[in-house]
Amino acid sequence: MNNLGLRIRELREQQNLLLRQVAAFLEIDTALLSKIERGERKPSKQQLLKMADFLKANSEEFLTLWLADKIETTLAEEPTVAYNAMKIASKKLEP
Amino acid sequence: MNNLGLRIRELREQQNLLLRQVAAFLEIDTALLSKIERGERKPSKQQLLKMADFLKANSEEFLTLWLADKIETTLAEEPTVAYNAMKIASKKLEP
DNA sequence: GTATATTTGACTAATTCTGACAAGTCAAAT
DNA sequence: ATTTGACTTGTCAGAATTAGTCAAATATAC
Repeated sequence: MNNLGLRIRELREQQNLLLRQVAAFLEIDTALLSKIERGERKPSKQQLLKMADFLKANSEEFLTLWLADKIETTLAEEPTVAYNAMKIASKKLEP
Repeated sequence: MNNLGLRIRELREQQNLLLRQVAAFLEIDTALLSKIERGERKPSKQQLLKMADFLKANSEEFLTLWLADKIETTLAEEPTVAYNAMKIASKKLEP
């Protein structure tokens, strides 16, 4: 449910960056970045890509976590049928 | 992407019901039901349950298809990472 | 204790979604 | 050729959801 935010925070702390520094680069409020890291807000795709760049992360990794969060949120709406719905949805995917 | 709508239309036609008849029961516009059947709009949960009732369908089946559609729509946003995102998301589910 | 970093809550702004309505197509009946 | 009935399509306003800011409250480090 917050795969992406946790990863962002991890990378930011590893590089001893402050919220304010990253937020400034993204041109958003520090509070918003804090919320993104804690999963209270979802970054836009643009923000996500800029962040990946700034944190020297793989943008595909970020996109994957971003999508995983979205799916998990969707599944959480109907936990009782989540498993079967996933089976149907995955039919259209190939590895 | 439109598992639910197709199923609704199938059931409705099997029972020789007109859009207008089902729509009247749901108290919505015929145009809206048409869109729901073609996947252009998603029914609310209330509408979904009323429809299952009216069409003598299993409401859990409807809910499953409804959720599957949502997941497919989400996956379609980022097809390239869809498979890996699914893997991450399914980690939190048990059969 | 003070300074700095982060979080929280309340609020506004932006975006997306919903449903109604009017107008449209198409086929069949007349 | 016109009408009728079933369905579809486009547009638009209001509702609802989500994004973002600001100021104040906490937490953390010095």
